[in-house]
Amino acid sequence: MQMTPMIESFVYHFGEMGSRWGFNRTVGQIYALLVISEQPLCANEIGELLGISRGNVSMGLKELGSWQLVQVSHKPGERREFYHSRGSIWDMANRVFEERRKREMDPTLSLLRDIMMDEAANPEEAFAQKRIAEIHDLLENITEWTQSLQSLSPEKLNTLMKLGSGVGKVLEFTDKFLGKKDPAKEA
Amino acid sequence: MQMTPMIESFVYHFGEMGSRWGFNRTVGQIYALLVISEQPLCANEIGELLGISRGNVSMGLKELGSWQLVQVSHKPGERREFYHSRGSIWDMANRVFEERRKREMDPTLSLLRDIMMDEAANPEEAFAQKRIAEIHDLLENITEWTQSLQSLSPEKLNTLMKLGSGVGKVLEFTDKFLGKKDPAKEA
DNA sequence: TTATTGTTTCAGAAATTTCTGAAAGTTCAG
DNA sequence: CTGAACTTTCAGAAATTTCTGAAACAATAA
Repeated sequence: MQMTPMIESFVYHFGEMGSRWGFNRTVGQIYALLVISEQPLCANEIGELLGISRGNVSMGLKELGSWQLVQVSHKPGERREFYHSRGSIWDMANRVFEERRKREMDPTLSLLRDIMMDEAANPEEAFAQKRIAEIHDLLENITEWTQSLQSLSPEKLNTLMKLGSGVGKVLEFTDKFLGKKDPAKEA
Repeated sequence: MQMTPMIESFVYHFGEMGSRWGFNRTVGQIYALLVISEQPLCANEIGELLGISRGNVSMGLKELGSWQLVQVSHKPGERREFYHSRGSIWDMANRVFEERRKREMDPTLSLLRDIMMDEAANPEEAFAQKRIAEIHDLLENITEWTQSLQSLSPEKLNTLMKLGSGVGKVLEFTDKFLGKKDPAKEA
């Protein structure tokens, strides 16, 4: 593996975006490298290519491991470990969504639920609770929905995405055929 | 407005989640406060309730303004400005999605497009370009799709969300009736 | 105009996050 | 067991982000 200007710009960009995607610069760079490298890379090589310390590489790989985004492999007769990005592009996207849901939604949902259980001590709290319940319901809907989308096959998801806002048409169409089983009025 | 334990826990939680949602602690706290307060609050009151400096409040409100998440109002005969969260829960969610798309997706899409235009200088770059093209296409699909979802009415979106993975059934169903007009093959 | 009441800006302080590198840990061949 | 090759950990250093508070700015009333 060699750092060419093209590869550098990709890797560094992922480093910079990293923080927006929920991991730090190094983690982003390491991942970018593993994704575009045809061959698996060893920790040492990663450190050299990126100009970062060995310890930092180790921590970055650990983090990527917790996201289940890397695969470790071995070459026959070699002791060191080689790392590679794991799964298809769809798998990656799924992992990232899932991980972010865990970090960004779940803790909030759980807190909001707790607050909803409390008794409101005064009118201000009562108002707050109403707002909190609205937020909770919305987040819960989004969470459940994205989860169920993730269980669809990539092909179905693709169909759905290609529909775009045309999905509105499909819904009307569905409503007509299902008649009283209007899904919007259930739940 | 008074800080009760319930309100505190909500506000502080939003502060902590802030960084995961793309803004800093103070911004998260301020927003939480504005959302659950029935009355609009002035900058001073916000600072006092949260125990943060006046300057910090001003910067936080500016940031929220750039996200179009606050509304400024005035009381008759008062010179100072009162702030309030803006729009419905759906509007908020939309704003947050949109803002994040701008920050997290658009710059990456643009970089990937540029790289795809370049000539690959060697087989390594050729492989990298293939991966980059895959990523680009996926991100572009997701971006376009979420954009088109945002243009649906809250009611339609709700219907869609309630369908959950049942959307798979609807797609099959649609395919059958539309026959050759397979939506997956259009676009 | 000046005084008053408010908001914004921004340099430096404080807090937080990330990174380094040396030491400790692990694994395995001999 | 010992030593070589590799990985992980973690205390403190470096970099980055956030926050403060004083000064500058704005709007209005008198």
